Amino acid sequence: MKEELSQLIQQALDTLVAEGQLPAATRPGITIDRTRDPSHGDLASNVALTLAKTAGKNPRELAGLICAALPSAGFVSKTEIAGPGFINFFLTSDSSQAVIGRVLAEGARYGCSNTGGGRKVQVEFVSANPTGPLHVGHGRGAAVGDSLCRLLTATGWDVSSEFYYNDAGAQIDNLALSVQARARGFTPDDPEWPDDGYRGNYISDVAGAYLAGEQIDAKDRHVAGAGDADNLQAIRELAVAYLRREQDLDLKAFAVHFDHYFLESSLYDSGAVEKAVAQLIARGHTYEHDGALWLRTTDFGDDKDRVMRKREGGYTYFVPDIAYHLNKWQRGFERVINEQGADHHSTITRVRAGLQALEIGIPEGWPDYVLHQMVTVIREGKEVKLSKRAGSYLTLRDLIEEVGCDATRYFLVARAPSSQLTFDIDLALSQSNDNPVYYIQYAHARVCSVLRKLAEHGWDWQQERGLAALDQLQEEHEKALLRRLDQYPEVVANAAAASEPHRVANYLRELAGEFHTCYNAHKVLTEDQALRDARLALCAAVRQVIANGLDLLGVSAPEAM
RNA sequence: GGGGGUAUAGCUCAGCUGGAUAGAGCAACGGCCUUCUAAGCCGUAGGUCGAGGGUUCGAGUCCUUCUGCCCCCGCCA
Repeated sequence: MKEELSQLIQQALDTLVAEGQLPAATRPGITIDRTRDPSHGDLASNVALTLAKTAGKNPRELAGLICAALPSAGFVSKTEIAGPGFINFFLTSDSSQAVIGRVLAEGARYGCSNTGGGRKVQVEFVSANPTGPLHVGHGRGAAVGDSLCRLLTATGWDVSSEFYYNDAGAQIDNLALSVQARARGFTPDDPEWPDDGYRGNYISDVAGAYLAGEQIDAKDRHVAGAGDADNLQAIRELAVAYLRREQDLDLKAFAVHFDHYFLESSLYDSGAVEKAVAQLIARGHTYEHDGALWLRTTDFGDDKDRVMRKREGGYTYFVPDIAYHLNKWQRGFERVINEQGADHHSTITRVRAGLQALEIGIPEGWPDYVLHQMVTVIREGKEVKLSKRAGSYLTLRDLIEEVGCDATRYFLVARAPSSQLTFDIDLALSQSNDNPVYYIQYAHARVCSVLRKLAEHGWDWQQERGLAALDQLQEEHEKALLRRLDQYPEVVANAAAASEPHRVANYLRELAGEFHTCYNAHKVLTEDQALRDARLALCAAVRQVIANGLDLLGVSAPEAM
């Protein structure tokens, strides 16, 4: 509709140019916006304002000329010039009400589009080290990343979700040493405790399982505890399997699914790391200094060069990262989005620099990143410091068990990723009934309830009859809902384009609020059949859009509460 | 010192990529259940959009300077 309107305006401008009322060179980008205030109509254009200067006319006069030259359109009932020179368009009732037919016809597909055109995109998120259970920060990454996948799927992308599994490197050695120390009966406060060892209580659980010879079955590995506290390699294998299993359970409880798990160790096994290093050397972007091998990342926008191979021989973490992203590129992902915590921000420049230095035609800004800011957890008014090493720990699973999966996901996805998030446990616990997610779910359940109640009155509802009676919807509350429903596809498209799932959450809150208002003001199950049929159609459409939106957030839409 | 993020109601946060009178939820106060679920609705109160400058018809939104807070700047990941 915006498209058609903007074409009509363009025709009007052409007419004015032909008549000599406007200079010929004016070719503005015509923008049509939704109005915020219903008294301003449904759609508005600022074209007269943007054009006034070059036209040498005052905006209101110009708006009048444009309106006069505007071809008539079936879906516009009235145009008005308002404020400093806006042209407001009022839609006919028919065209406003038509959204209900679209929602009911498209069902779960309403709001979907095909901007992705079936192109491949990979979304990598969570990618937590297997050195402890997932915490709230990982939860935010999981909620945002998973919702992003759903948004991209809804906008026509061929999405592949991936978890990079960091099962090699120094932090795994540290994990093994920590478990070994526990197996030997030491505690973090003993002098024998390894420097920077992981102090959390879960390390004891791992050690206990190892000593007891427990069988650990994770998704991709099955290991039995060897029981020998001197066998560091066996400890390492059990510990990784144990924590992998824990993370599997965390993600399952959070209803987050990954298409692929990618093992860092596979990059070493396959020789991909060595190959990438050789390529970087061959391209002449490296040098030896102080016994280490350096990558000249300053050639690609970094503020200093970075060590690739340490003096003692091992690679720094960003080298396998480069090999990993090279692998993504080779798998054909022309678009990759990495969702990570903002504390990993500094890796972006390095990874991109490394990929440029390979000189194989990877675009400069590849891959994309979505960074979420830190999550602060508050309990009893005080900040809970989260530190794996210190052992002060609030796991994601604790939170899910206490607050519920739906509420936890909603809280973590309902804010802009770029905004710091305060998760108040007491609020989430003690006032769980006031969680905004229930407000939205309740709107969905209410519609379901009305439809159940219908039968008790001995009435029925048929979609065709409802659609035929839509002209009954004349209340302002109903019109507001129609406008809101019509907006949904744009919200989805914009949320996907901006990688900001929270926009869907905000929208749903608005929609649910307007529904509750309308529901309280106007009885759905009235004796007047035509009115009843029309309102039921509206309710059914609201229910559908809430269900669609909640699904994008990974939150359930219950039929009763 | 350098880079990134951020600053909007007492608190937690929105603000649709520059539009018309800045919004919601908690918290406070006052109303609405013999009627489709009160996990709801209606009303009152609450603001120098951190500060200064700039861009233009128009700025919470864009550019700049400053200030506060968060995160990075490792031969840790």
